[in-house]
Amino acid sequence: VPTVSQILNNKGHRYRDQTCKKVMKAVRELGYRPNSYARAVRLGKFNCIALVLSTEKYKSFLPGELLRGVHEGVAGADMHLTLTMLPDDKLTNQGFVPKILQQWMADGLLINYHVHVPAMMMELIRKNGIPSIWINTKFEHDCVYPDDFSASQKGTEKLLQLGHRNIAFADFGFPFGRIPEHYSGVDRFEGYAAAMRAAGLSPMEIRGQEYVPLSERLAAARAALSKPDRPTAVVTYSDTSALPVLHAATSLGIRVPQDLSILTFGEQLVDIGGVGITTMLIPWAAVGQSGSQMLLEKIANPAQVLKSRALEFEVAEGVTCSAKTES
Amino acid sequence: VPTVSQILNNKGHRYRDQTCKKVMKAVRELGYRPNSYARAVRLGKFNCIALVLSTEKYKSFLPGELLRGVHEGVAGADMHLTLTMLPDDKLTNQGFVPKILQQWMADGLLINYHVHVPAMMMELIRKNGIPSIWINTKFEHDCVYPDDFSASQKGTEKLLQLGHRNIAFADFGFPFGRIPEHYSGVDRFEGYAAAMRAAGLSPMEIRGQEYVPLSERLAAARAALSKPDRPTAVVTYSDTSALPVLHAATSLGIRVPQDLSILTFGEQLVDIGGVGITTMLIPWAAVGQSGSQMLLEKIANPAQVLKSRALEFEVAEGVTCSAKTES
DNA sequence: GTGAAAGCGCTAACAG
DNA sequence: CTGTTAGCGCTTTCAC
Repeated sequence: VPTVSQILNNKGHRYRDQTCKKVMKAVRELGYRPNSYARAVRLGKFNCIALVLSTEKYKSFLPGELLRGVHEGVAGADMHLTLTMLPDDKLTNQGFVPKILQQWMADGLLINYHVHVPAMMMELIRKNGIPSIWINTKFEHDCVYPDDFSASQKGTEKLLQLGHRNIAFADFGFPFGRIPEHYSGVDRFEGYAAAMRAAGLSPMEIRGQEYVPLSERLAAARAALSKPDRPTAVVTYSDTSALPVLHAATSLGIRVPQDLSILTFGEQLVDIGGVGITTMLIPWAAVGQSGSQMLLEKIANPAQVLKSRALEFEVAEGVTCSAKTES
Repeated sequence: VPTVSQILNNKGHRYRDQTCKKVMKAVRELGYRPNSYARAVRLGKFNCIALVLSTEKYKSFLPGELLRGVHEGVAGADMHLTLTMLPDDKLTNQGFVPKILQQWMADGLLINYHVHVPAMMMELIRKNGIPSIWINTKFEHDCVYPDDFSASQKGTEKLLQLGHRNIAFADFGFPFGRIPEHYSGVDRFEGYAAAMRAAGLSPMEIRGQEYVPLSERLAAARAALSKPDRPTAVVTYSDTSALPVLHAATSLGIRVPQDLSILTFGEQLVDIGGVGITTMLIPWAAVGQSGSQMLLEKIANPAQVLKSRALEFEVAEGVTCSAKTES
């Protein structure tokens, strides 16, 4: 028995070639597969990291690229990935402890919550002591997230360099005066605002008084673009704000990009009707990889506190940004 | 030690209340957590099902709802979910066996491949003998998928009932004469075609001679709608075909839905610019739940072969379908 | 080079 | 009611 173990784990240098071959043949014929759980028990670690999400539809977000990045990092270290969804509502109940924390089944947690995490959950995890990294949230430590602030700032600077002065920020998803739950809602605006102020200009927001439903965004965008001092460029929070702006412009006879430049954020360049909107690409794959990498470091040395990482965006050049033309 | 085991597993009826409390207190104070892997080894099963995807971007598709459905089914049976992505390219190499099959670490496989699976993979899995269910592919047995044929047929019938006779099917993603890799490309057309033929009409396809890139679809749709015998209703393969049709109509002065009805397929109702497109909703959550349910049955009784299940779509009513108006 | 023996953390069976 | 004993499948150590 131990001979087989040694050989299958590539520590078979010490055995005769003949023995190795005999073992391999038997393995094939019997269809033998080592039980990885028994191995884990013996070795004292699971070789498993758990990706934690919320069951709530809009609280956790798992784009394909993020998953791919995570899996790459995890598989690269010869570990496997477990995926678990926690019911947020139950989490607030005193006394409720999710299975993943109540049992011992992973070496570390990769927590992907984009809106604010129940305080109790953070407390549970802290008390539990299991190595954890947060993804797509903004904390001081042990956290990876896309650098929305910097991306927005740089994007706005580019528009400024193209000669635009009258640049607006549009986000129909969050009304005036309410603080967005996800940090990106804050940072994409603040990055834009910082660039504007640095250029001696004041930020200008296109929002609703309340959340604007998708079906009313076209009208809202038309209203904003019908004003006499309409912007010559718009930075939008996402495609669900960018597309209404684009369609509003088209329907008002405002040409894109000649009369109006549009810049947005998203996972990929959105191209509907032949107009690809220039997009700051959220670096999901990098977040996934960095996250798992950090977690592995933390598992190797659980005591250390890791500095959070903010990851750069790349730009997908569409056809919606150009230099300001003289009016 | 065994006392603790019994009590924690709710078989503690046989113990004194006092003992139970003492155990619980100690558990809390010491932060004791049972090792689920050791338990699994002892019990001879992993209590784990593995969700298998491809690493290839366009070969596996994991919408949030599907994941949620799978997780629900799995967690409901008190099992956990492991997620693994296989590199298709390596899979064709003779001799390559992925970790998930080479090791023993899950009770069953839920395989989510939407384009055709490498033959070698099917062979490997069959030889391996691990209980498996296929998701989002169309096989005779051990398989769950959305019933695209029936959905398309019923949708087309509804348009016929609304008085439309000149109904086209649009799919810019697949050109004439090429067989779509995913069955839905075939079935959505064939369901439409069956309904048309049953009404004594002949199917009419809007496609390109080659794959039509997103940026050229608007032009292609305009061309199709500019013909004298243009359709009064269009069934489209997906939103990436529906939106160009919608925009083409708008730009040509064809009113939707008065002059043109549009029906499409997708995960959710797409609403851009205030026009929600009537959409046949792919039942992802149900596929996930059914899939895990079937897999659990199969794990309980590995010998049986399960009949495949095709799941019904629901309709999200938008504003793009209405009765044919007299011209 | 090889295989017997010990032990990872757990649960089931059984004796006290 | 409780605790001792055995054994799940594996790896490591250590005689032979």
